[in-house]
Amino acid sequence: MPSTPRLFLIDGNSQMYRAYHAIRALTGPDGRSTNAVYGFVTMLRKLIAVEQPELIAAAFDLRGPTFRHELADDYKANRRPMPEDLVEQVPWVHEACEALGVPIVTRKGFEADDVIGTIAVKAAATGLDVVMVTGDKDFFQLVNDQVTIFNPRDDGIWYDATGVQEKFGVRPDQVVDVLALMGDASDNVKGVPGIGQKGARELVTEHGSLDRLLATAADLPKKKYRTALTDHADDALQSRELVRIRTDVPVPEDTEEYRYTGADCERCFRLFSDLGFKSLLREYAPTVETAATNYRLVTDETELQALAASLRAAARCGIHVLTVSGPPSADGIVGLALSSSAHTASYVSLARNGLALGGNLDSETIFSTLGPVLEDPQVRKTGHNLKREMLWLATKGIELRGLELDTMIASYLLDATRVTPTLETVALEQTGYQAQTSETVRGKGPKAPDFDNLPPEQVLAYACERADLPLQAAAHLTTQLDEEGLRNLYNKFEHPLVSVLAHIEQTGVRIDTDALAVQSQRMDKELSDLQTDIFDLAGEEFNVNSPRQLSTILFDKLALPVRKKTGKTRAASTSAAVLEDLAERHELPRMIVKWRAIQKLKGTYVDALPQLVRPSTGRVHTSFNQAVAATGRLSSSEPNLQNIPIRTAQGREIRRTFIAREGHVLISADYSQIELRVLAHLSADPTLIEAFVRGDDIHNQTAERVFGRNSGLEPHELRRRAKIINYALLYGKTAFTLSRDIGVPPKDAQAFIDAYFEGYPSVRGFLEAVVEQARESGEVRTMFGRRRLVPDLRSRNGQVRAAAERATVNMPIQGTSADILKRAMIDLADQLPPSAPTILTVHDELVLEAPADQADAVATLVRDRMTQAADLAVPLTVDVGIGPNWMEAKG
DNA sequence: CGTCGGTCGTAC
DNA sequence: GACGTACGACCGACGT
Repeated sequence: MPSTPRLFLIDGNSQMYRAYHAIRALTGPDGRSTNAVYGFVTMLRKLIAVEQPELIAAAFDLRGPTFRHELADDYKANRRPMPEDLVEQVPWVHEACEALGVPIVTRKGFEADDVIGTIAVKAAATGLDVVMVTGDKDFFQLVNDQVTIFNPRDDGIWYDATGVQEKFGVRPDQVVDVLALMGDASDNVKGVPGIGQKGARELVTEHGSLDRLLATAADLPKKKYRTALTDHADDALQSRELVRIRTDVPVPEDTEEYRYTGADCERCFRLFSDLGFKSLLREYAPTVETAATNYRLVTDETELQALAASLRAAARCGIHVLTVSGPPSADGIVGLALSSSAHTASYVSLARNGLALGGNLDSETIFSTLGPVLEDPQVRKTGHNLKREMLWLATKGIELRGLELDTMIASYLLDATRVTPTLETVALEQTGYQAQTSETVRGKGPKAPDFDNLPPEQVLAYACERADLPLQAAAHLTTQLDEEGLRNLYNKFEHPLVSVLAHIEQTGVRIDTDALAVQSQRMDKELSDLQTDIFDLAGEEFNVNSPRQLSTILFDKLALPVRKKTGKTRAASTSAAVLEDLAERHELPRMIVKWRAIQKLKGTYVDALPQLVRPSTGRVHTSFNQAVAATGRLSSSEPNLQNIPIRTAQGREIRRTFIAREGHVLISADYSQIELRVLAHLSADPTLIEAFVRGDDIHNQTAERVFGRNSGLEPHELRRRAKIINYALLYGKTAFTLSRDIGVPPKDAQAFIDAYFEGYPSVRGFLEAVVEQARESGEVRTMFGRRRLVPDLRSRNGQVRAAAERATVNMPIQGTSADILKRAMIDLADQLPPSAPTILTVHDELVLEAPADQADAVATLVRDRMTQAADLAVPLTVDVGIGPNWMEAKG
């Protein structure tokens, strides 16, 4: 059933105003306002996507007087002028409209309403259905069988003639009469005094029209209306001409001019980049294929050998290993994509699973031909996340050598504030091309086929792009690293670290799964006993793991006092601190704390770790992520081995299950107070430096300076508090939280902070200088040049700004410490015997696994490399321990 | 049934 | 409102 073609006529001005007010302040890269453009574009895109119009146009007002000003010289006289930051956006809204494929119509001397009215009437006469897109009630007058209104607010509201009757109370042909009587204050349309919307509607409904009403005005029963209408008949008639939308404006006759033929992607791309609409950008970016690519499937051995030869000749290549999802496995490799020049790439598909594939190349042939090239350091490799490629190739016994540039790492160094950049992001930013996503190739959801279930032809372009685009992006990234002073950091730290981390991950760590199973069973018993007691105390059964249900029990049923609200939802907090606090009033909170502790250890570690043992190695292989933490620290995931418990006895039992292989031991080496030493160095505080040079206990030193010699506190408690204060400063802690942590009034806490800065006079100046310098430059750097962008230091929001200041003072300290450990890891990788690899890194600690008889020598080497990793004004000291498991190695 | 925000808790 | 950097388990609301 072919429906009548529809012409959508957009009331540009009203929609622009609405967008301006509906969208919070937004600014583009150059600081100009963009909220109205963004809102307008969003509305228009949604309209086009949902309604799929055959014909579409937008009408806008022009500046300057219209015929209405001739009818009434005070028309719109008291309307406030358009806000300056909206005026600026008008040309951009026009440009966006046209770029999106929506022609603009304006007529001098007329308003957008009249243009729309005229086109609507003409188009309806030619048999089209017309939809006026507006939120303005004046348009009700134009509605009929063929002309409707769509108000795009919320999910959109449609009005036909019946809708108008319901909404406005009269038929569309009576709307002008009602408007004429009631007037319009915002446009300075007088109307008739004393008659509002309700009165106007009643009068017009009763008398049928304004003309008939005026004819019988003298006989009206209500005196108010009778005098108003007889005195102001002329006003009513003039008002009607002002509110009547004209339908005789000179506009193009041919509606074909409004046929929608899609957006001008190039124009949208340029516009949206200028405006900084990043989320919209990718839809309009060209794909690399539009620039003509030569992506080829390698189908026989001759071509394979030709490929190997061409890679050698080029001495460089972009590489991507196409794989199934999940951890690296020898049979999970689906194909290899290699590119030695821009827009050119070859894809080699591995014959697997008996699937009929293009070509008959088996894995052995492929890797015996390409393996030597991949392992040849003379052929320089570029890719996005090269560690990943290394780990997958390693499953085939191939050691990827000659790494040139990792686009993920390079891009992240340029802006470490954001999430790990994907290839799609880097490609778009650096080359302007929109890369295919795994989702577009495979679909999404649990039923989406993995790459090994798709024919090579379907993955060819995807895989080739992922070799080609990094190679293209690399040239741009290299330039930017130079420009931003990040080249040395990349070359000397991050780049060599890629293969160091690959080897650490590949080695993995041995876990005593039997011991964990025993712990799990014991915990089950403890939990079930606890649960019995908890239900008993609560008087009912509930899900102890649900903060919400727990909150009902504690604060409603048991009527315990609410001590704290949660951040986002303002719900009553059930955090450990709150429960500890409530423990003196009721037994239940303490049991919940116990329950949570066991549940946490069991769920996060004891039960999770054995599931992550890789069957092929019998070990756990975490991922160390180089492009996650904004300060330059590494992060660890699947599993996170950087938050294995250590504080509680039960937690330490989990560390005990990290064991060395037969005949080996674990060596743990950790920097002693590295962040405070970095602070001493960076601040050049003489007192702090002297304390470290003398080898004093820094926490006792601080205790003395902050609390004096006669505070009357236990030495142990004194040191504990001083330690909190020492670290508090690194995190920008306030007196409020410090007071809570050490259990003193906020005033005292503030006094301690003041005393701290008195005791270490250069520290305050250093911290202030860091923030000041960062505010000026927009970035903060570590000792080795790693940077973090901190735009929020200039935020008008005090809270946002304060958070940015804390992050700013923390970054050079945390980041420099991270740099130092990275340097030690890189140095060590060259000097450690292959029999004694590093297996873990935890911010200030390295864990190695060494043959028992080499342990002492390795420990000495590690200590040496770690202490020599940076030249600071204070010594770096390293605590080294050796043991059969991680817990005992930490001594 | 999957996604996602919120809360909580572990590490340095 | 109030401590920087992470990861992840679990709940529960929400959408398909």
